[in-house]
Amino acid sequence: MPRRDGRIPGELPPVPEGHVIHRHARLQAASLGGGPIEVSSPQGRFAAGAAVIDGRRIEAIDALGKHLFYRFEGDEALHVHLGLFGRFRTFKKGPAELTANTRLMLRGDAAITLIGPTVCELIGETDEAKLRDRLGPDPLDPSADPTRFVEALGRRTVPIGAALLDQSALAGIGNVYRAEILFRVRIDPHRPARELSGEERMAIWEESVEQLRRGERSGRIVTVDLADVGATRASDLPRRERVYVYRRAGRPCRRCDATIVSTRMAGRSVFSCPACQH
DNA sequence: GCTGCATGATGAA
DNA sequence: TCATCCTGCAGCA
Repeated sequence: MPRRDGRIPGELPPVPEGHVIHRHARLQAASLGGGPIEVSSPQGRFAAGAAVIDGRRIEAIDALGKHLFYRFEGDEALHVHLGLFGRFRTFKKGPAELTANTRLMLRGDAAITLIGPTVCELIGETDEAKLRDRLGPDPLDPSADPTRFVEALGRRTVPIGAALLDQSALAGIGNVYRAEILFRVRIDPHRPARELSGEERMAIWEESVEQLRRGERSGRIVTVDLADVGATRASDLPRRERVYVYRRAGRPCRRCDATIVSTRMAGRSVFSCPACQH
């Protein structure tokens, strides 16, 4: 039976990589509506900021990489970054469920609560500009310039797997997509970034665009070609079956049967198929 | 009830 | 490379 937050027991929560952030921007704008927004911080940690924007309208909600910017009238912007644990919940009707950890509540047509974010702050124009400057192109931004990404990789000696998690090279990719994208383009995560050919770098960009768009539409990370796994709908697959390599170490590759390996890169696990990716 | 781990990112050493 | 912050879950006693 689904739990009160709508998740299925045993399933991991939605991963806050870039696709989820863009999806939040789109869906929250629709569910909050265009009226005045009640803003509060039940937990108290954002009380001062909430008081500033309480009662104002939201003009737009923008996402860039894993960052969200709520543009309130009067030139105030609320900046949220979910980090590893942050979660939003939306309550379409009835009162929002508040806990001792609810950092932020926004109430318009619907109520939205935020728990556990790394960042929840008001941000000024200058600081926002600085932040945007240090982010690389976002595959979900239609105006993004892929040559910035291609050129950035040419300057990096670190493994391509590490470079993909560097938000100043490419904004919005997290640990799941890094493993999956590199598998799909058949590139070993351990290869130095600058040794990749221009075609290989561009292939990574294009694969990122395709996979993040797919994730933004569905709200879940599904990177397998359904034909590869004998499914007709992604929703038929348990979460771990929706990907090729992420957290599948020790299991057979779904394309070639070699054993998926896991290695540590900058303190985090990377998964790859030693046969498909080289 | 505790411990460790996870999708992230920063700042110190 | 490590400690740190934020939360919730699985696994174990």
